[in-house]
Parts: sequence; structure tokens; C-alpha cells
Amino acid sequence: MKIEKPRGTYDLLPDETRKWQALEDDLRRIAELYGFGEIRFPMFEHTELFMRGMGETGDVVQKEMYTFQDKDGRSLTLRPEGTASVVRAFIEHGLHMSALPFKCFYIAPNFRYEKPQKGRYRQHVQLGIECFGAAEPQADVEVISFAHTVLRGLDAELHINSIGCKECRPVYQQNLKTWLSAQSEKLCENCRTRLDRNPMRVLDCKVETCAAIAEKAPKINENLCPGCADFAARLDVLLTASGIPFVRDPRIVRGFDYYTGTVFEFISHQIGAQGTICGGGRYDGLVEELGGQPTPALGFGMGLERLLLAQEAMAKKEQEKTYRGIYLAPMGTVEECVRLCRELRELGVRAETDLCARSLKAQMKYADKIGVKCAAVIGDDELEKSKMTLKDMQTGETAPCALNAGAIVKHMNLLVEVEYT
RNA sequence: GUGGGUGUAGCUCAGUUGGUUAGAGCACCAGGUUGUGGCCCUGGGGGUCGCCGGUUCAAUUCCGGUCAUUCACCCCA
Repeated sequence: MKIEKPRGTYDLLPDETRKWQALEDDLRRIAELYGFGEIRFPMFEHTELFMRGMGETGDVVQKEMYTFQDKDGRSLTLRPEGTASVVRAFIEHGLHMSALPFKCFYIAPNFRYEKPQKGRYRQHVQLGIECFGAAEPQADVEVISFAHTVLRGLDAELHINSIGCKECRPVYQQNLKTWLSAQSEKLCENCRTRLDRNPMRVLDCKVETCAAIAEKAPKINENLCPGCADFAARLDVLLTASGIPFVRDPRIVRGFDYYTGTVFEFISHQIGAQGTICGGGRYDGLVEELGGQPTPALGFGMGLERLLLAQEAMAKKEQEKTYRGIYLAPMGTVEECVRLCRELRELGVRAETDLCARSLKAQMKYADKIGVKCAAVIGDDELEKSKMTLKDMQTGETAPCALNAGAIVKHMNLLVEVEYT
């Protein structure tokens, strides 16, 4: 019986892995520019961490976590998002005593039991960045700017909002709730349940009648406390000064309970219904909530599968076939080829030879398909004279070469120079 | 969790109004006079027609279920 990969997961075959590696290289380079160091943490945590971190109202905690018991009966959960883990590590290692702000990033898989569709998987990789200990809007710009740099040229719109602080949000939410309750009979079934759980979600409903009501509902941005309103205004000024285009969008409501103040999303309209490539914001209360010193903090998560979809949608430059290394075709004895391959690899050159006892013609075909830079036949003549002929597989030109690894490396470098200068 | 579409070769898809050995293109392998790839020609391997059950003399084809996938909702990256 055939066993297939679990639902909502995917394999990366070598060609696709190359794209991922190129992306990861790009991300690490940008992180370096912004001064964010890489952090790595476990794939699973105590279930309690996510329950307390993300809040118990959201779907993710409610029904999408991969939770299991280990042999000691502890409840563990495959990480559904990165922020809780980073905050846990921040507290556990006493990083509030380190140079603040503490800025870090991670590229790591998350796990959620969701129904898969385009741009949504049960295991998906996120780039996440977090910044601890900075309460000024400059920090918000720093984080948003990072995402903006990563998404440059991908046609993703930045939507930002403020959902208020501990002081003004509860007041607003209560007001909104009573306002909406007054006409709950006009709301869709879904929104009626949302009323209790998270009334701000009603503002983002796609049902026409609900959207019409949402139009007239009180807006959070008009009901912020002076502190939050001032913060938002200063953030707008800084974003504008940084040349980062954005729209204020009162419908942006993040799904996790820990968010406070600034929230934002980068949205692409070209990758299907799951258009949010990046989402994040401030969580000034989370460190304290999880047992640390009160510490302002913020960050974002970016779905790399969606980022790659957006890149494809942008018809990014096709990666050209790269020709690397050498193929040694044995005629008769394979001994010298096997030996030379090992030697060349020691010297850092990709080297391959025949593993199937195929005809020379078949070997040349294979050498062409796997994209080596050079090929050479090694038979009795070559062994006798200690000389061989190197063939450039792109141009077809040939060059004599001594039969040893050092000479091969030297000649190949020459060929490379001729080819690319 | 809800609602629709789709499952035939490694890939992209034809086809079967139910009836002998199920097709194409691409890919793969081999040959086209025994030491040089890409083009061309010839040949070849490869499919329990997703899986289980039902109707029938007969199911890949019809029906039901299931699994997978895909699109949307919900939610999120």
C-alpha cells in the first residue's frame, strides 16, 4: 500500500529547493542590513504557552493546534506561530538585561490544522522578526521597513491600523458591541457569533448587508485615546518620510489576542484569496503576560509560500540553467574516474561519473541533462598518455588537459573565465 | 468546520453513449556500425483508469461512500 504525504504538506524537489535557498539567502542578507540576529527555538512547546500567548478566542488555539501528550503526560503543541516562542526565549534567557532593543529573526515552519487551499498549508514556513524594548514609532517603522524591503517589487499593499491600547480598546470594543447589537437582526449568522467573540471582525465581513452596517459603525481610529492617536500620527509621518506607501485601514484586525496598538498587513491581490503575505504589529503586553518584565515589543510573520507565489505572479526572472562541474566518462576501466571524482570534490569541484555502465553516447546525453560545465572521456589512450580532452558543454569547444585533478581545476577556471568575461 | 470543481503513464491531458490487448505529447531507456551531448529517425519500458462498495452477464465508464487535490467561505502567513 502506498503511503502519501500528510494533507496540507509538500515536498521540495531539488529545483524548488534552489528557489527557497535563494530566498533564504536574500532574507538573511536583509536581516544583516537591519541588524536582526537569527534565533532558533524548538518545534514544539508546552501547550500552555500558546494558550496564554495567542489567547483562547481565536480559531488557531480553539481548533487548529497539533497538540499531543508525551510519555510523561505533558501536553505539548507543535508551534502554530513564532512570536510566543521568541517571547518565551526572551524571558527564559533574561534578555531584558541584554542590549535593548533586542532584535531577532527566524525562518521556521509553523503547524496548523486547517483545510488546505492555495497559499495555505498545514505546515508552512514563516519569516518572523521581533523587536523587544522599543516603545517609539521608529521601531514600528524599522519592522515595517524590513517587510517592505523583503517585498519590494511584489506589488503588495501595506495596510495599517491601530487597535488601541489596554486603556482605549476595551472601551471602544464595548461601544462597538452595543452599537452593533442594536441591529444584530440585520447581521449575518456568522457576525452574530462574532459579536461576542471579537466584534471588530464584523467590520471586515464580506456579506453585503454587514459591510453596509460596518460602513456606519464607529471606527477605532476615531476612538483612540490621545496617546494612541498621537502614536499613530507620528508613525504616519515617519512612514511617509521613509517613502513607504501605506493606507490606513480600520478593517485590519489581527487574529491573535496579544496585539496592541499598531497592526499591519501586506496584501497581494494576485495570489488568490489568501492574499496576506505578511502580518504583524505591536504586542506591548505579551512579555509581561508570559511572566517577564513589562517590555514593549513588536514583530511580524511572513508566509514564505505566499511570498514565492507572489514572486511567480510577478513573473520573476526565470532562473537560468547553471552549468557547474565536470562529468568524467569512463571508457573501459572506471577506476580512474572514480578516483578523480573523489579528488576533484576534495578540491571543491562538482564531479560526476558513470554509475550505470552506459554507452558513451548515453553518458554524453546524461552529462548534458544534468548541466555540467565540462565533460571528458577517460579511456586507455588517456591513461597511457596521462592526457585528456576537456569539452565545454555549452560551446562545444575542446581543450587538452593533463590527467590530474590540479590540471582539471586550472583548465576549468580558464574555461569559466573565457565563458563569462 | 461549510460549499463547489477535479482524480486515467513521471508530467500535461485525450478517450470509453458500459463490451476483447486504455491513447497522445513531453519525459525516461535503447539503437541509428564498437571514443563524444543538444536536432532528427526507429524501437522500448511504464497505468490494479485514486481507493472501497453497489447496480449489471460485464464498470475505467453509471450510482454511493471515502481519500487526495483544487477554488471559495471561515480563519490566518
